[in-house]
Amino acid sequence: MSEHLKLNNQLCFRIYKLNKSVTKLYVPLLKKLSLTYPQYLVMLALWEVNQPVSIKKLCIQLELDTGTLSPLLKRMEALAFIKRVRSTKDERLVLIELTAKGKHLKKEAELIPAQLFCSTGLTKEELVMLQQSLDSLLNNVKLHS
Amino acid sequence: MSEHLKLNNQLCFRIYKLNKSVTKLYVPLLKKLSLTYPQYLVMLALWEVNQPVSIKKLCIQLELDTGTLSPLLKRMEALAFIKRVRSTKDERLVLIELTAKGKHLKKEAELIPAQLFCSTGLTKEELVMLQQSLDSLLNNVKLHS
DNA sequence: TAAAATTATATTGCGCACAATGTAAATTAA
DNA sequence: TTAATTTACATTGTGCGCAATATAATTTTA
Repeated sequence: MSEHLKLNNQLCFRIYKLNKSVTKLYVPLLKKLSLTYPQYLVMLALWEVNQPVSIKKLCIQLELDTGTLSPLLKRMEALAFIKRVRSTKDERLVLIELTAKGKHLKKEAELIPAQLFCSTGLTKEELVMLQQSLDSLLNNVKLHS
Repeated sequence: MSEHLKLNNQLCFRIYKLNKSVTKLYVPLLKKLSLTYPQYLVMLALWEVNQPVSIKKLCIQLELDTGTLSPLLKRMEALAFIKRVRSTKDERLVLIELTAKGKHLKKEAELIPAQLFCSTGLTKEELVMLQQSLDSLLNNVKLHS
């Protein structure tokens, strides 16, 4: 059998497994915050901008489409982490803003990145280099899609 | 705002985006074979062993659980790529085997890896090094989970 | 300004992905 | 050998992730 189709030679399979494994590291930590992993990504985006953002902008930043984010944000609103407010300037826009509860959650989340970094077993230099490799690969992949 | 919680500093977010982007490269290629991406992984596993395999072994190799694989394999059987056969030696086991249609599909799939490699923009040496980096990271992550 | 095109969001449908639960067969222990 | 445990698989329920479609608001064009 040629090497090309062997499962363990596929870069995609490594990335696929790595993504699942890394996500699983987050689950027990995020459970304490009552967040799922994609919801955590939304919270990171919101904490960072610190002002209302349209769903459209979140879609772009998170590289998710409205079919994913729209129901996800509804669940997050039901959990009272965010509010969904129709923009008055442009009635097409729904602006997402943090509630007080959502803002307070940031304190607890600040413990997470260090724990994750530890689990990678990487040095800071190795982490930076890997980030660059992945960025470069991501750019190439997007060029071809 | 501290750097630690910024979305674009998260290794996990890069891996998350990369996984989605790489998967999307496969979709148009796999559509010609009437396969989804996880179904393609199953086919890779089956082509490689070239004999009936239990669902349990597929679960281990693909790092998926029965809740994912069981319905996925049913869909693949409905597409006539595989057959599900109850083992006579151990009646708990369901063995998955390729149909003639499933075996023939390998020919068409052999064109895929080279196309994907091209889309990565990597040299063979870079690919090997990245695979090693990801394997190492995956091992570390698994140690901590 | 009225019609056409675009934009932002929501919804539907399908396929993962996984935790939790159920069940039948096989193994182990008593 | 019967009872308890383990193993393999299936099912249920929930949450993504995305293609396809629908709708209302805005912008562009004629």
